[in-house]
Amino acid sequence: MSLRHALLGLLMEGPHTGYDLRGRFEQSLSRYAWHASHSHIYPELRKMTEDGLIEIVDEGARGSKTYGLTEHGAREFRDWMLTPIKDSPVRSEQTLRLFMLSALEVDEMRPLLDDVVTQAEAGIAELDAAIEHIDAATTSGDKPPFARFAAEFGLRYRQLQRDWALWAAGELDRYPTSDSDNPSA
Amino acid sequence: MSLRHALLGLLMEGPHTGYDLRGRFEQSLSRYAWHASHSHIYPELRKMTEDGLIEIVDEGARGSKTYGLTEHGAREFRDWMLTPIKDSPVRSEQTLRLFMLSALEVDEMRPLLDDVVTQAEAGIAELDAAIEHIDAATTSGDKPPFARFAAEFGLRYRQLQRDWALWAAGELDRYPTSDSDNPSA
DNA sequence: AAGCCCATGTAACTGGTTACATGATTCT
DNA sequence: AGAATCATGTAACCAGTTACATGGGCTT
Repeated sequence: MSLRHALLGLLMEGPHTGYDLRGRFEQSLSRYAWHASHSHIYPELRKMTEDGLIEIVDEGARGSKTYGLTEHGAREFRDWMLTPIKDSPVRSEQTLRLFMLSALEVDEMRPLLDDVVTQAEAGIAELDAAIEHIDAATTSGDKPPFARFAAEFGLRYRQLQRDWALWAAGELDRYPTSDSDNPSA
Repeated sequence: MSLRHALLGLLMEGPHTGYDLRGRFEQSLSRYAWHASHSHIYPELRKMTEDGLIEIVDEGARGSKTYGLTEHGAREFRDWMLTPIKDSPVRSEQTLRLFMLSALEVDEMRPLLDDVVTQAEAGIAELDAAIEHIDAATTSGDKPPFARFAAEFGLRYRQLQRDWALWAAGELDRYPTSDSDNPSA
């Protein structure tokens, strides 16, 4: 039921349209925390309305519907957040591949590790820009800038990917490659 | 089709029983890369056999079946590994919660961050022990110790969780809590 | 008026979970 | 004999994807 709780969480800060919520997923949630597509979000919003967790507070142009939390929904969200979970199952195809590296020949691993570094660095650049933007818009107020928290997590994760791949590539260098005893250059 | 490829990857190092494969998931894959339970693994192995990706190479005690890769399966695995993916969707309930922190009151966040630190530190201790074990068993041979690669990734991920939570808690300290203007101590 | 983005939805399918079910072997 | 672990499976259900489908409103 994580999609449901993710939607409740987004609505905690105020009413949003379905389209809006979908955008939130695309921008940040889908990348690091929880992926969802519109064809899953819209039906879920309908079910949540039926279950009394949210309600339509406005209907705008182009058939847009603005959803807001009901009291029940807000309570459900807080209950979920405050209930500890042991170890939640993770699914990341990228990480799975890293774990499966050993099934390749040593020579084939290097380009894959290089790809990880390249992609991670692109992500780092993107997040650096985002963080700069957030920091510039932040006036020292009474609430912390939470978008900054998520961005920081994303940044550190990308750095981890990069650093791990560089470390792994370094480890590979300590072992002979298939043509190291027959250097052609 | 990631479960399928995860199973192929595990079988790349040699034949295994279903029970054995399931154990591999429980130990490491499920925690950091890809979760799967036995009730999903067994039917998938049957389908993969039907599709000619793997085959039963032995049947042992207690009805156990040992599966091995076919040539087709090995090719399929390599194709999958060597085909680049752009950004694969991620799903982690734990990370989702971190992203949803802002929907709580500042005072409620701190215990959650403390939990993250505690759990991450338990994971670090576990992985430290695992790595020591791997290193002790490693004789400088011709192939790198790949279990070490996965363990290193897990370790760094746990450290990231801990460090981020500590950083976030520090950020919270810079903002007034609901009773900071009325200190009871 | 053409093209783009806004905005929502459905249908058929595949992926994955939870609970149920069974029996063999080993250890104490 | 009883408990734990090995070992595999099925059935009903829920979660999520892919492809299809539609139309309103805004900009040039």
